[in-house]
Amino acid sequence: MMKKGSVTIKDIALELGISVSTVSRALADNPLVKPATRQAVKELAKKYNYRPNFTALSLRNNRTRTIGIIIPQLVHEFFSMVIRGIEDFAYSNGYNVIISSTHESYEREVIDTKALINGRVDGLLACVSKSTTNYDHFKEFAERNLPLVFFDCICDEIDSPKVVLDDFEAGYQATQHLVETGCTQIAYVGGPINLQINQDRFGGYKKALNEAGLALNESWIKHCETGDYDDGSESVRDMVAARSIDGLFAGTDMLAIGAIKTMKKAGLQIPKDVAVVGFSNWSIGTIYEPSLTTMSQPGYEMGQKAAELLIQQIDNPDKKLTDTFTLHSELIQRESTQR
Amino acid sequence: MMKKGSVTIKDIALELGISVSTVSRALADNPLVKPATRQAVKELAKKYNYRPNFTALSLRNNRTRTIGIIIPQLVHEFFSMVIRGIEDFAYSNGYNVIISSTHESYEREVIDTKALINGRVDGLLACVSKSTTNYDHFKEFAERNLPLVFFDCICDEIDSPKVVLDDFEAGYQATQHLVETGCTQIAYVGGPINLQINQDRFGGYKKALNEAGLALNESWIKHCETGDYDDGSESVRDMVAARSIDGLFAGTDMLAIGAIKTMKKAGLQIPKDVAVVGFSNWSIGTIYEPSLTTMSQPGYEMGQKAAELLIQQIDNPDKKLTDTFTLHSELIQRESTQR
DNA sequence: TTGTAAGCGTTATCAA
DNA sequence: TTGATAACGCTTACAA
Repeated sequence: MMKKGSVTIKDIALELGISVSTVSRALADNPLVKPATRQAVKELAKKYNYRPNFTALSLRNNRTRTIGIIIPQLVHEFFSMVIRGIEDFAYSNGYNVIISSTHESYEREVIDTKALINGRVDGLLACVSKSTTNYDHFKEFAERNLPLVFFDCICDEIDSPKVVLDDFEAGYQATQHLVETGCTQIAYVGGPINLQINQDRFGGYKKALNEAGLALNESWIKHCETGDYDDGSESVRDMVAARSIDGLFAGTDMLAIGAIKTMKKAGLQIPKDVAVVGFSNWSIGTIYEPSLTTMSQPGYEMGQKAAELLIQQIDNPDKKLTDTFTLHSELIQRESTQR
Repeated sequence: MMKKGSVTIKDIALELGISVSTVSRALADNPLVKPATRQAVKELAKKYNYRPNFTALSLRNNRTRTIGIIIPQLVHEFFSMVIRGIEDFAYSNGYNVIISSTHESYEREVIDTKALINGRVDGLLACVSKSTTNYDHFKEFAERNLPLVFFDCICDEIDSPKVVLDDFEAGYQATQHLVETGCTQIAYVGGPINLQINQDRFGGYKKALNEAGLALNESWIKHCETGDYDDGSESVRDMVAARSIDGLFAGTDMLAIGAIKTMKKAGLQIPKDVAVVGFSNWSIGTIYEPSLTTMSQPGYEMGQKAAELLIQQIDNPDKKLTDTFTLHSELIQRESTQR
């Protein structure tokens, strides 16, 4: 039983001895209603704290004014900024938001996505999880002409608008910064290479090495499964033992910090012996010692843009958008590359 | 426009030349339906990927099978675990979840709460924000007999079930551990003292000092506005300058780490000169150097219990629950108190 | 075994 | 200026 105490327009109509349509019109400030009637209705509505039933409204209007978000993680500063950007844009355009966190699980992603196919939301913003390789659930969404926009980790197989970071450029900039810092033996440690974002960051790294005339050394390249702290500290063990590198580009800040911990333990000094650049500009990077040079990720802007594209599509279903919007990253210099 | 491509039972009925009620019954596996009919319906439903309209179902059943969560922050390891606990319990009981993050803003909390009063959710789980002092929005919720359960930061004025941590006990344990470590001049740095949780942690601190026969020194006590890193580093400046303390109980891990940074900068060694205990067991506490002794916060359990109480109330609206469930914290010893 | 019709709460169309 | 009615998609008495 949902709401015992809830008042409907029927109740108000009954008490006032008028019809529900008049009540409805009065509440909508329809100029046709007699001022006295309108006032009486509004007073009673206020007295009873009347609120229009959301479900009935949705059914009537065939729209929920709600957008869904499928996102792999919540405790993640970048995603959190994306969510804020989405929320701010959505709220100021009269939309609500439902967030589903998939915890990077494909199964959860499928369940959550399908749970939103049934008219619960007017459209969907999605960032695919690390473990996703099959996109049928998103295709089903798109096939029903439900507006869908991807952000960050996108699905290329589906023809919908996308908002991404130029990860290639960012990877290139990060590595180039290490080159400029004087590094000549630069390692790469990144997240799951099945993700396009990681392929791009890695691609930028290779391009920068290439341009600088530096050789690519396979033993200095690690693609980790998660991109977290433990992966980071594990990934550089061999390189550290071999004392072979003098620079490191890490695909996430947590990888960077994990790696730094291992290097510090082995007696290496950061940035003197090894300069390190992370990725994402997490706040821990300002707190950690040494503070971490990193690439910014404009999450708020990404969220705003994605929400804008989605709401555009919802409000204008005929004009199909399929563009990809690209945002850019900036280098944030801190101690870990200050020589 | 919500879903152009969406199929309704009407469409199926039309195509099969039968009535909607038969379709509805067939899909519900009603044994009255002739097997052949049932099969035909199911096949067509499958072919068209039919999904029952969520909104229509909600309106019909007067329940949404959705519970709302009002939570101050998302990027917060404790809250994130709470959410997981809630989600797991809710999902396995056939409920969905809507999360509203208030970003510790009272205004946002009011808006978000009121947006859920209108039949969008069958019940609400709430943790009040730091800036909230007026509880009318929650009262309105409760007055409509909408099930409501508070967790962590609760509202005493409202007669609904609550799930809390024994913050008093935890503050006591943390401080006692410092006493046992040999500290005699123990400072307290905590979050906003208008919150009950902080009053309790502070209360536990005072009790432990008292029992140990240690004096309370007003200049060693700071109630911060936010409880974040910057507050932490600011809060201990005077004490550090005076070289007056040898122990610190911080009400959050971020406060602890901010304080440690200031102390380290001033040349103090942790834990040798000052032993530090934090609160919440955030993962940064394992990464930071020195690793941080802290009090655990069983967020997952809290979320599960809160969801359980809420769903109990939803399924059984007559039996009013008003109990408070108390969970307990445990000391996690790490380097910052290892002498 | 199936169909008709009412109802969930709301708004819009038509009549009065 | 107001009221009766249909409709959104679904389920369920009640009838047939």
